[in-house]
Amino acid sequence: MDAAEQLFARRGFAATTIKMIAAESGQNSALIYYYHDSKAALYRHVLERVIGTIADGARRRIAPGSDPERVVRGVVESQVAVLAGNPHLPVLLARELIDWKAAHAEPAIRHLSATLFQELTKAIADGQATGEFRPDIDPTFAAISTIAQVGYLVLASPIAGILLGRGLDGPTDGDIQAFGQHAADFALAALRRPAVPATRASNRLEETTT
Amino acid sequence: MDAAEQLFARRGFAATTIKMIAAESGQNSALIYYYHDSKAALYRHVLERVIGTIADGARRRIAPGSDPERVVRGVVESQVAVLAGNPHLPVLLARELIDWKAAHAEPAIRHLSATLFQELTKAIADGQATGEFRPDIDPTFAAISTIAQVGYLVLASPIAGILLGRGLDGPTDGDIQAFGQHAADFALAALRRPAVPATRASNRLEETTT
DNA sequence: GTCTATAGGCTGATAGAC
DNA sequence: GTCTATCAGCCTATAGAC
Repeated sequence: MDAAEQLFARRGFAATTIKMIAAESGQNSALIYYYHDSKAALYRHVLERVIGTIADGARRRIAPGSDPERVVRGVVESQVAVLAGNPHLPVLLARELIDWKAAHAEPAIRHLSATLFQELTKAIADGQATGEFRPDIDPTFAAISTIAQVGYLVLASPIAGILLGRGLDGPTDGDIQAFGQHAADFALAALRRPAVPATRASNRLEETTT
Repeated sequence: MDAAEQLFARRGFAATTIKMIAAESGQNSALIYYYHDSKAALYRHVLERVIGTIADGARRRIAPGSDPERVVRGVVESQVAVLAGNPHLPVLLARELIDWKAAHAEPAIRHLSATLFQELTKAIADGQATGEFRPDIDPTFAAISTIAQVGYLVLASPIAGILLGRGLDGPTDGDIQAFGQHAADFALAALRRPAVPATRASNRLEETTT
């Protein structure tokens, strides 16, 4: 499974052969068919295992019910932590997105969407309700913008690498950590209601929203 | 070439066969080898053609030297326009990123980085110099956050589709247009210096930066 | 459970007629 | 330029010895 995960991530499903996996793991290729029905089944097993670690990591890191700002930071930090802890997770997930339109990952994505993402969206809406965040932003779009930053950095890692002067190998771990910090700050700077000078118009708005 | 572009985008390099391309384009498979040296060469030609359209689209849309806010909007709008105009561009590019670490696209990416991206970064730095933008954000990171939003929406399109309630087929064209508008607003909201109430401290800061 | 051997099919690429 | 025919090699998957 480890060998398969590595190879599927590095070369993709179609370009990885059963014999490669056997060689990489020092086993016989026929043995793989003793444990898995087919190459496709092996791939499903690998993917399910990897997705399990995302779900675990995400679940453990979000303290629900805390204030909006902490939720935003928590989500971005959990992205960074999960991605940093599983080196070929982003590649494997990216391949799944593109090769199968995430068909195998759909249940997991829907679950993350229904929990983590909804919580982020709700935190943003809550922040708007209390007047902490500006009201003129769609909470769903804002949540996507928030997670998109770190997501793009790892999905488009060769591009990000060039933009950061690191070359095609992509950002370093340090870059990702630093960018994660920035991403949370950036999202919160966009969300926070600007401290407008006290005019009548803004006062009226303040009263209706608090 | 059109058939090859479509198939390479839909199924990937390894999973696309020369005979598939021949069948799709109503030609003989041997004829492909008359025009292209190998499958890999055909892929390179397809990719070069596609990348040309990105470069063209980007070049035509950015008015250099305009004010920082216009540059930010222009970059995001050009992303949306190029992606909307070329349906399988994001998929093909995503596959190139992941299958070859963008090795074939490197010159184009470096060029876009040296022109478009540097211009965006410079516009942000300029905005900071004039006091229009807050100074406590790294311009390079801010530029990545800006382009990451629409980039993520199309690269992780099945995820974005689920988050937006559209399913695995991803966001609609309308979604991408609307999100592009939001993305520019979101980035500018993050960048703009908050209009702090006039205290002595903020006045002092104002005087040193303008 | 682990191995060897191999079937059966598809692939990229070429030779050569027209 | 376009076609048919075909090769040599690699692939997934299985049969069967141990």
